[in-house]
Amino acid sequence: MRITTWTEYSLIISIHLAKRGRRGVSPVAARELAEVERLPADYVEQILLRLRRAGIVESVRGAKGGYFLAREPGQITIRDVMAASEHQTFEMNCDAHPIDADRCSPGSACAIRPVWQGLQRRIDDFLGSVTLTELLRDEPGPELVPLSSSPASS
Amino acid sequence: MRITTWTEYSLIISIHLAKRGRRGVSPVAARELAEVERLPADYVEQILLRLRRAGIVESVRGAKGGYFLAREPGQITIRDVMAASEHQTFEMNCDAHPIDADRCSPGSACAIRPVWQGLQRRIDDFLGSVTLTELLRDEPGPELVPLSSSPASS
DNA sequence: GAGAATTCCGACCAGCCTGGTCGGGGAGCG
DNA sequence: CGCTCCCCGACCAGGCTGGTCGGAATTCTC
Repeated sequence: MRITTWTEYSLIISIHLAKRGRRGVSPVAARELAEVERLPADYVEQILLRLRRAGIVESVRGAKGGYFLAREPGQITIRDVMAASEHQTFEMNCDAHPIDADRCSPGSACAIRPVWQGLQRRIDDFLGSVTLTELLRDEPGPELVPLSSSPASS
Repeated sequence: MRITTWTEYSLIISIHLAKRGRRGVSPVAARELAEVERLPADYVEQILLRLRRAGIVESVRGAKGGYFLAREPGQITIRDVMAASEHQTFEMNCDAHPIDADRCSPGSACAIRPVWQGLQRRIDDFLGSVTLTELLRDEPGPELVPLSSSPASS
């Protein structure tokens, strides 16, 4: 059981966007975001697409366009981000990959299903309890991640 | 994030073995187990191999050989079974699939890592709290799963 | 209006993992 | 000694992950 890069990158992108403000500020272009975070540009674009479709991010088209967070960081949970990038948080294989019709049908007495249901609840509860605001605290401030022009010794 | 058949089958197999006694009773052959549970025989054999190496199951070689549970059902948790069949319960991608050296190295300030660590703990705690005994309760009794000789109308 | 910047979106692709299968070796019972 | 059954590594097809590509649509700037 593991987390894919879809979710991992989605979080990085969301945090990045959260560090900029929202709405008022000029939106961030996908390419620029990818460059700063050192992630594959085309891939970032795909991910932003999913985030937008899930309503986590909003976009401005055309030149000078880009993306910004659709809601307050405190209103976006890890669960939201993960559900947007992957299709769900925890996939119940009873539904998605049933091994046997009469074993996995909702009516049959399967001793294992309650375990996965319980696990799913724990996972969703936990991921749903952490918002982007919490993550922002542990991030190095924006001054440590120079955008483009900094008086470095280059 | 999902559970693979390795774990799912491992659980089915473990429950099956738990329903028979241990030690005293004659061991169950892999082929027979597979037939009763309607699982691919060769695959079941592979899984039993992993379970044995993890010390969850013991084997008797030669004719009339087979497998039985190595410990009391109450001493075997879902976490044990899952760790045996997959290599772990929840794979921390910071370690297994780091996306970036200075982002994911244990020293660097990564805001995301604590989330995965927290998630891992929840998962392990929960899976470690459920034993085979709990699962046995919800199973149909052995009389509903005839072994080989039943007065059927065949 | 031309051109540039940028989002939108589906199609494509290589490599890895999952879910098995196969074939042959021992080991022990009868 | 022959049959049953565990042991074990190798193999393999299909699907998913992690990206890439190419082009259309939209908007800003000049």
